[in-house]
Amino acid sequence: MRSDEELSFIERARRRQFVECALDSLHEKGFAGTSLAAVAERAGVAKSVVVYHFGSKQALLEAVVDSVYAGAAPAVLAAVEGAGGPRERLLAYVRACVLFAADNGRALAAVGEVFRNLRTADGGLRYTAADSDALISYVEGLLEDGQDAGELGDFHARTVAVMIRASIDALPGLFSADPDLQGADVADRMGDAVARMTS
Amino acid sequence: MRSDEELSFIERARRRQFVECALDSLHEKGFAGTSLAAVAERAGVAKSVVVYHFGSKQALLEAVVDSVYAGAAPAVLAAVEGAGGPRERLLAYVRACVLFAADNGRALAAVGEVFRNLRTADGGLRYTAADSDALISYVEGLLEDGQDAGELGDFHARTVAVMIRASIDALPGLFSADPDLQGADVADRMGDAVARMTS
Amino acid sequence: MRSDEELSFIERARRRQFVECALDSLHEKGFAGTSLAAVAERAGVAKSVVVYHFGSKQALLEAVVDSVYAGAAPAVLAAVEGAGGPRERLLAYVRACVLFAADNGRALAAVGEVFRNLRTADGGLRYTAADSDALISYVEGLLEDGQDAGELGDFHARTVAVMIRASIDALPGLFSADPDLQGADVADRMGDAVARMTS
Amino acid sequence: MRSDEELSFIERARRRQFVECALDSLHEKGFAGTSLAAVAERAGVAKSVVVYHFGSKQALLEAVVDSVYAGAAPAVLAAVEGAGGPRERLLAYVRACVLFAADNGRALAAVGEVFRNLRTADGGLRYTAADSDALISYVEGLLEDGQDAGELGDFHARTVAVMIRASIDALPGLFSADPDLQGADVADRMGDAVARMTS
DNA sequence: GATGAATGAGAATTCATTCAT
DNA sequence: CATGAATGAATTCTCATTCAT
Repeated sequence: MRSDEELSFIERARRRQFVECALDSLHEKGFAGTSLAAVAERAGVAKSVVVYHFGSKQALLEAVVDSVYAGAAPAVLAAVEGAGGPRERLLAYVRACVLFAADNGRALAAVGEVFRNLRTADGGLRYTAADSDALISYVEGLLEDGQDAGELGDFHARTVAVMIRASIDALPGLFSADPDLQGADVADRMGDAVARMTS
Repeated sequence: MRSDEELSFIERARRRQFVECALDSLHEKGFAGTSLAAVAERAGVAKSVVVYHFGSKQALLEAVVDSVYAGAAPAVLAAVEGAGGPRERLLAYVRACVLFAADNGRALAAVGEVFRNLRTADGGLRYTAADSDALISYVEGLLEDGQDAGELGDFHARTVAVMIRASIDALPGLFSADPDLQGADVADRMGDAVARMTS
Repeated sequence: MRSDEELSFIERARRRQFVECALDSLHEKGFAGTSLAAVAERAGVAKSVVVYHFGSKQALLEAVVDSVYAGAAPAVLAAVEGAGGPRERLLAYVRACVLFAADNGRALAAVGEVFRNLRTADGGLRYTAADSDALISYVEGLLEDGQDAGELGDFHARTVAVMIRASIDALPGLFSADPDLQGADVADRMGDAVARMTS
Repeated sequence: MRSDEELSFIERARRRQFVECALDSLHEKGFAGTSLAAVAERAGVAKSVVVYHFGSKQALLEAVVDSVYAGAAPAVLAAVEGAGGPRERLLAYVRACVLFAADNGRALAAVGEVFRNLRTADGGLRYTAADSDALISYVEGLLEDGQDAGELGDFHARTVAVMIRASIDALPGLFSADPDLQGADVADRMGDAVARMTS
């Protein structure tokens, strides 16, 4: 519907509230359990209010995805930018992803639900392989930079990129399975594993 | 409903047919697109026939999971058993998983849909963290065996096990994204990466 | 959905019943007042039963149109075929239409509602100008035959055809406004008017 | 709400604007497609503004009907008044109606939508047979005047009046089906047909 | 074994209307 | 005057399940 800048402060707050409720529902009840009625109930409003603010369920779920990515991307990119050489940039990327996942497991799990299940009216997936491909390719780029610079070993960059992204995507499950797990510890261990794999 | 041994030959064939149809539908239309009506249509029978044979939709989907695992487990276990030392066993495991995924991407994708989406009547996931935990722990065991035997390096076994399993679970998407990909090539590359990571 | 011949006797009877209920509702409550719920209530069944038998509301309403036309067309065409020359055929057509309308005002009114209001998913009218054009053109053909044969005067055939069809379409309103009106009388009077107009 | 005289100039202009938008929507999207939201969007205001000015959707649609009739009636009546004898008055009426329809097809189509579909809260039609009866009776009066004066033939006046009104009501469809059609030509042809029918 | 029929709960969405500001 | 927000009823449609035959 309307672009973000046109929205009033109040409107933005309301949307944020519903996005939050949708996020909770996605996390607890999964994609199928996240009906407009479920979201509305969490927010304590009528179903039609949610539709009023987003226009459709699809738009609400896309807003969920956008809101999480809007939070994740800057943190991760900042960490990468701040790192020294290619090798350090790769490890900074992994570390930043792990730390973000440690603090935002709920949000990432919710986004995963939407990614895997949201379909457009024509029956196709809303978020396709191309979307996750972009993430893989970014990592692949980091790896190739390191290889070109001679800092990383001779491995198949795309395969390793796939493995790294798969590992990152598995983090929400890891953290939710063991709530005592410390993000910093996991970051150390996963960083170590990535370092070994790419040396 | 009835346990497997009580079923007649015809009955088993009928169930296999419906499981196959459900599998196709899960792969093509996803979890939400796989209604009993959709499965029945693929099989050319009435919805009620499917219910008759499985008792419920949930039972049908559990049968899908079971049937795929019944095919995968022996192949993988046989490969592991046939390998020499701990390190070889680990690599044989990875290799067998990759080769199985190369040939059974459709089935694994279907099982993934069920795993991530099937929920019991109370709203909880039918397949919980405990289920995937078993797979992780198996890999963790292989890793620890290798470390105990001095064949593998000093890394955090559970973390690496999680990464290996996550990489394996990502294989269906990898193969479906690029149909030209050769299983043996991927097995080599991923085996190489695992070898590096665990040395 | 399925073509007419594949339907069982029972199924056809059920469909006829729902078509009849829809027809009543269209007549009494108009197009907007004819929801699936309204039709189902008249039939004493759940809404979903109606959907079960027709697949969609659109299909139900198309069945209403078809059923009325299936009744009207043979009667009218038979009358036309049975008449002598072109002039007699035209008058037989008008007469047959009036008599049919006298007995089937309710049905024709219902069809009119559907014709004017039913829209397809894309927002366009389901029954377009082309559909009523066919009826007009048929009358135009009768008129031209008469003119070619020298039995009818020199008038603008299409304009007169439009007027005749418009007059016929107005019949349901005429009969429902005055229930004492006799079909035969109206047929005589309208036949007389058409005869004058075309001499 | 308030009667027409109490309205300020600005208020009347606002109402005219919304009536115009409703008219466009009725013409393009039909009765069902003409929601308050649709009208408001065309006017570039919020739904509630429309309600504010008319009090209800029903009042808006009645205003549409009134506005069109306010434009049509004077033109037609003036033409009739200006004609010589009864026969000329009848033909002047037909001619004026055709010419008005040629220039105002959109408006007449819109009014037709409202006439046929607008229903009061109790489910009954807002505009009943009585409303169209008035129009028919007016024509019937013209015909009877002509018969009494010996200028017109011996036909059933009411029946012919119904046919003439039906023909006039069909004009919007005629003109919209063929945009090249000239009002004057149609007026000639329909006038000719009416003359024949009433001689 | 198999099936057509029926059901009721629940899905997303639309809409006229109300109201506080 | 104008409006954004909210509401609840109603809409079509989907679906897993039950049941009599």
